[in-house]
Amino acid sequence: MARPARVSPDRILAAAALEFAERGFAGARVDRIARRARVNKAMLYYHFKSKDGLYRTLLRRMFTLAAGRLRAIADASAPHADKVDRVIATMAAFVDEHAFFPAIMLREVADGGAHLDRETLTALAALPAAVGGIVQQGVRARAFRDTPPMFAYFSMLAPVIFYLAGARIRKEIAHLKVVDMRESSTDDFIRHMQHATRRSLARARHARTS
Amino acid sequence: MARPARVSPDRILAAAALEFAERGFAGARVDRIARRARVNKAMLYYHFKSKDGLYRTLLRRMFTLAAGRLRAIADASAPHADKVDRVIATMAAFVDEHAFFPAIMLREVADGGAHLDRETLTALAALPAAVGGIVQQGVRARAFRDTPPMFAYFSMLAPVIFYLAGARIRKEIAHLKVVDMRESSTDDFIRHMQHATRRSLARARHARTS
DNA sequence: CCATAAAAACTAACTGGTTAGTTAACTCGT
DNA sequence: ACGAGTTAACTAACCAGTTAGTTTTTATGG
Repeated sequence: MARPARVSPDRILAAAALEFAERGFAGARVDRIARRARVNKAMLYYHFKSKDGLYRTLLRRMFTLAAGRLRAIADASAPHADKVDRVIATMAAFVDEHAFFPAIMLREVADGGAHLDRETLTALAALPAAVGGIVQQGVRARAFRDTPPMFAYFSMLAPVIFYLAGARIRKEIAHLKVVDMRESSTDDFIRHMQHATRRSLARARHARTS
Repeated sequence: MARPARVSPDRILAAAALEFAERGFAGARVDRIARRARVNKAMLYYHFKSKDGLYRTLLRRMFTLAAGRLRAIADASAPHADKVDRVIATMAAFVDEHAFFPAIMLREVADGGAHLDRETLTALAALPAAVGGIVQQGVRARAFRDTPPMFAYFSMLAPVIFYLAGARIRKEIAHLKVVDMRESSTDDFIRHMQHATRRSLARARHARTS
């Protein structure tokens, strides 16, 4: 017979992810996380030490998982431009699995990592590190024009995160009918970003003397 | 004679901008805003009705001001590609004047406009509307390749907002020395975004049959 | 296999500090 | 004397974290 599975910390983390993504750290309510996870609040403090502890555990997992996938792309052997395509597609797929990711990312950037300890910050840093590495490979191989890796990181992933996090507010705005916010498919947007990034990194067709 | 309007609501708004940008709506403390503005808290409730009222007033102003500048670019006569350059430069300049803008923008996207009323949401919608209009002009004039205006909006401005809002967290990460987060100048990043956006919108040099 | 004790998992109710918002009284220019 | 502007003190609700106690699981020795 199936064990009543006691209280799974994973269920708490899943509930916390939704709450933190929807409301941010300050707006999140521990009671609400506990209720969502159908767990006594004290259990939450039993498994994680505090609201901060829970938050950091969640983020560390999330960042580590995402960075792992990006590093796999970096280590693979494929044309440089294809790797960049994959970075974008991989982030989109990651968000598809973890819908709460972009909102948390946006909030964390907005408050400058205020709730993160050293370890979690290091896990976060692995994201730009992996993407930057891929760009640098391409630059060194002369497949890409000389581009600061961090610039490429921001210009290729910020729109993806922003666009995906913005689904709710775009719907609100579209609802007002004051702007044409016609929703194209997310897939189309991802393809747009892949093309834009390729064109941005591609070496000029006709070499120019600077 | 102009009343010296003893407590200036503007001073409250300025203090609120900092507080909301740093902590978000839920994390912001009314008492702290009052203290920062060197104003009795009750005055804040006298001029604005509530924390929400203050927040919405601030955002409405901000969005309206920014959208006005973008619309001025749309209405000017200049080559389409130059207008796009100006959009990016103008947003960077706007953030330079209103350092709190990007953080608030990120947070507002993250919580799907939860605290915004119809009017404020409309003011926000004017931003993508103005930028989208500029892109559409260029597409119609065959100066740009056919691109959904909202896609162009996100790919040109999300990195700017993200990069500028992220100054604090980048500094934190750089401090860890686990990634090379070497800070190039903001101006360089803006130029990078201008070039990237131009290349992304430019029509292919050699026409292709699709 | 059982008895038992310790450890882990769990709960309901509580606590104390915090926070948005209120109020009643005061100032001062017209 | 009136009303817009201002203040210190107050309040009711909220919320992270605690506690005291119960039940379930696991380890141990006979």
